[in-house]
Amino acid sequence: MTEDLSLRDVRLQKLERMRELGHDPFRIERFDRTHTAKQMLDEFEEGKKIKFAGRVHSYRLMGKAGFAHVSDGDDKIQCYVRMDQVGDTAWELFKLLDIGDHVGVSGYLFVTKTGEKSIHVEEYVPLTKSLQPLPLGKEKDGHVFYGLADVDLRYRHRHLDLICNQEVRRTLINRMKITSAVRRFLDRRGYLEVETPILQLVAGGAMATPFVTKYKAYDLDVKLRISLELYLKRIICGDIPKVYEIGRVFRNEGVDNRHNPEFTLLEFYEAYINLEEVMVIVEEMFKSVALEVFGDTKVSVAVDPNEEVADRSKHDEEAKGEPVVLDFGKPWHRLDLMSALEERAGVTREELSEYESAKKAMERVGLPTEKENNLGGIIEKLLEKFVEPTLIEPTFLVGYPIETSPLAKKDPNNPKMTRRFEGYVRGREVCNAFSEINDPIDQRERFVQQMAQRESGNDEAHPLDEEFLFALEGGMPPTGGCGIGIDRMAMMLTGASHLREVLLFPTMKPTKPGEETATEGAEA
RNA sequence: GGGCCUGUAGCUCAGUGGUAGAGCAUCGGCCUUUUAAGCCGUUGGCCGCGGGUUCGAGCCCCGCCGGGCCCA
Repeated sequence: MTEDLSLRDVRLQKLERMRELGHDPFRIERFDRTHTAKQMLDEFEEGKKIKFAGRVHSYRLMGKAGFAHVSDGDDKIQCYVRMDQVGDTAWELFKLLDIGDHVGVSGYLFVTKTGEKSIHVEEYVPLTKSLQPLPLGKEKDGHVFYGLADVDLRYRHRHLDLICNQEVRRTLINRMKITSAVRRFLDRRGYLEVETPILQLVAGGAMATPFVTKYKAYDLDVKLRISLELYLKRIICGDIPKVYEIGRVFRNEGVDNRHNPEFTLLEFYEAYINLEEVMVIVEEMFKSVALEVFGDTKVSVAVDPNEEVADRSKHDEEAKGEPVVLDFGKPWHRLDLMSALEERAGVTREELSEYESAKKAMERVGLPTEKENNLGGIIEKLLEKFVEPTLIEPTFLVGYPIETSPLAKKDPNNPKMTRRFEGYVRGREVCNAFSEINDPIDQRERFVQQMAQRESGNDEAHPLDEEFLFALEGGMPPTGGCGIGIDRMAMMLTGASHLREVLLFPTMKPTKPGEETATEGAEA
């Protein structure tokens, strides 16, 4: 932005002046710190000698002395600098300070007249000159001038968001800790973390539209993976009985408050366990992660009344718009999908046993039916509309229709249904698990049915993967598997209401065609 | 794709048809314990872009481009 140039130019001039004074901040490589800001404040000891470094958040110059608040990211502490203490050169350098610069100080702790724990600076060293103004929030007469409120700018320039907004910083740090706690949970249980190809000839394991790119060397179209499933099961076929992967998957679809085109998926597979055991693992994982990251299994979240649709008002009238406490220390609710539909969508089990009657029922409850060409699709729509929004507390919904579950074992009691569950929290899907098909004949039939759907125009139908079938034919043990959206999980555990709040760099529309990020003030 | 809201100084925002504003930030002064300090002065705008209505548009109308929320 051209408007920035003058501000930036001023700072460049200050940098030049610093160099004239014999101090080029960019030549410094290291600075020894003895304490963090938090340590100094918590374990305050008058007169204690310390060394500290951080970013300047505020700056008040008063003739021959001055104050600055310096933050190490987690906390900040006030520094008091006097000309007669630090010497003429350092004082000149201090006068060239801007908010946003990094500085190092040594000195001793003291309490100011007004009672603030501070550092009395004896040596002052500029460590970095910030050339861009920092939109730090400011408070004046009770009015808060929030530094960085523009949502778009916050996501595009996340580093500014991390510097200026403590809440954002906490949420994102917690999200990273959640990922790492998930790893520890699975590692502790003897799972092996693996890595599988991101570029795939057949993007399977889910029903979604992939991104397409090219292998130059083979002159081949390849797709970015939409799930981790098929490769992980091939590893199970290779007799590694407990595996997981945490990685990015890519779906070429819409962007909204619960979808990002690329997101972090965890999938774990374990041989010889059934669906019920997978549920317990999910419960224990959420509990363990919540305890490890937050020291508590309870999360208080505001349930947005706008999220409520249809029947939610009937079920949780009293909870509408009120904060809800989710307890991941308790077992999740278990709910049969068909029963839930009968109860909450106003349709009967019998109606949902055939395509034609299901379509009529769907019309009756007021949903458009033009695009529905199979029973499973109708069931999923009803579920989405009438059941999902009511699942606020952690709930497993069990038993999904066969048409939309091409990788899950058939339910021995009902050939139209599968051994599959999804976990929901705050009306959002957080996990999806199957008793995995290990019958290669059944699996091939399912793929063939999916190909038929693809023929009839469903681009998201599951593709047929011969290599995967070949692996199944080698013999896969009975296996339970589960996929968990780590970003969604982080939303649930941090109480965030938008997926973007738990992604460091959410996908954004470029500001100009062909431009990925704005590089303001840069001279190319 | 539809509805509602939104785009004004570096940041946060006011400004409902009549000379573009405030706070903070910037810059220049004064100030050796301040509380995002204070005082004096200063700088800074294609009011998102393009058309239209009008004597006159930041404001009204149309289109486009961003962004947000909701719905599909």
